[in-house]
Amino acid sequence: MREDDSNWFARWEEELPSPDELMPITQTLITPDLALAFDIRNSTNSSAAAAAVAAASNSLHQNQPVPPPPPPLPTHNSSEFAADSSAELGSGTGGDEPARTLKRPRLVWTPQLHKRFVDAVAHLGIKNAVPKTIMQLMSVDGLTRENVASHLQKYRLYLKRMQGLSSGGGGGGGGVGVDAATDHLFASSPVPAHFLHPGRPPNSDHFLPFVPVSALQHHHHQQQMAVAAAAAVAHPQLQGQYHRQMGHFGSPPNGQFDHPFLARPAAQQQAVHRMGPPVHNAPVPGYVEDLESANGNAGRKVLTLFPTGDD
DNA sequence: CGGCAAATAT
DNA sequence: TATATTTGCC
Repeated sequence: MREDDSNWFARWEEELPSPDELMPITQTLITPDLALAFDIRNSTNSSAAAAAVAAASNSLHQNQPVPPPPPPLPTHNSSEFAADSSAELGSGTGGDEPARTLKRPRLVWTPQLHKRFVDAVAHLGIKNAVPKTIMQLMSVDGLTRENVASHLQKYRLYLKRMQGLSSGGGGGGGGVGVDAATDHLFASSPVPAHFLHPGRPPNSDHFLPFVPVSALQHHHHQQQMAVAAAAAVAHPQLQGQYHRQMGHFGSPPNGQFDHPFLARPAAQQQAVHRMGPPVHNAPVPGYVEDLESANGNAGRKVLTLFPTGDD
């Protein structure tokens, strides 16, 4: 019995399709042209773009020019981030400026993404943890205030829920016992202690492991995806992981996560900013998270997130 | 802009 | 169906 159990898993891994197997498939399904135009989002394909982006950004390194680290806690940060350097791509097929009236696909909050979110909130502090600030701090391309806002809402509920349970005590002791379906996503990311009680700051307002990275990769719009798609093709191994992020992440109570992919929708807008004053070309460094062992994470290396974006 | 409730998609 | 995410309103 035990042998079977142990073997089934081992076999499972071996039974997995080899990169070569998947590669052709991707090529067949996602052609360069398609990748360029890729706004394809029927249901489970948007992940392709996401994974692709992740893969592409995967090439980021750990630079540390000690740039503008974590913002102290300004009354209102007017730090407008804009990584807009290269303007158009002007690649052959011209006339591509989507993202204008297109609707974005559902944003998939992956553990990594959420981690970033939590980190941002932690750095900002509950008081400054407002959607806009968080969004800016996250510097995630494609992320909108609405996305953060809605997620923040849920996040708060999750925290509140946790507080209620923590008081009751029930069973077992350890601190981790709340695993509601919704909690799973949140549970994947460590929650700063002081988050639960705003009236008791430990000592520092922030202690985030934020790792500012040089803006080494600032793709833009569809070009971004093109690169991403290419990366995806180059890394078929990832394909096996991103092909299903619609429902939820399959992670055991204390297993490990493996879905460092963010759903990257089409570009948003780069020409006109609503209230954004002349954004300076500040190569705002994106923040990458390091390998962190969340509760339950054991020796599982997480992929780094990626780039920053502009607004 | 920020928060909350409802609607919708998966 | 339930959950996640989006959208609208205040």
